[in-house]
Amino acid sequence: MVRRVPPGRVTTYGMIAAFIGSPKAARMVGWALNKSGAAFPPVPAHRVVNRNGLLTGQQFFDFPGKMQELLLSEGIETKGNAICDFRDLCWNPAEYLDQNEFV
DNA sequence: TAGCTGACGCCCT
DNA sequence: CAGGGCGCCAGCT
Repeated sequence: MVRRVPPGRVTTYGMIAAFIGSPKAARMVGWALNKSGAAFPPVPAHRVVNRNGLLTGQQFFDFPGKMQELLLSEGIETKGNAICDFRDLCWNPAEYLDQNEFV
């Protein structure tokens, strides 16, 4: 699912969990992303943030600042560990994806 | 087996 | 506006 997030947009752990059908299992999304480091095709984990637009997973990237770097390369600006225009950049899977693709 | 720990989120003090 | 409890559940002591 994370691979479907368009470049230049971001989504949240909670939205993914909700779309899957387990709104309260957002932690599992993070757990999965943690394991997705060496996955192929690559998973754009930098496009997933928490519900406040905070880059809570930045410590799990190669080096400090990598996540911001990846986001900036797609035109997404960050302030500290937060996404600047999170409200506008937030991409809700439920609006674009078909449930049936993920059963 | 029991307990702990998360890249979370919601609800209640 | 902080801080704490709880659900979630895979995987590791």
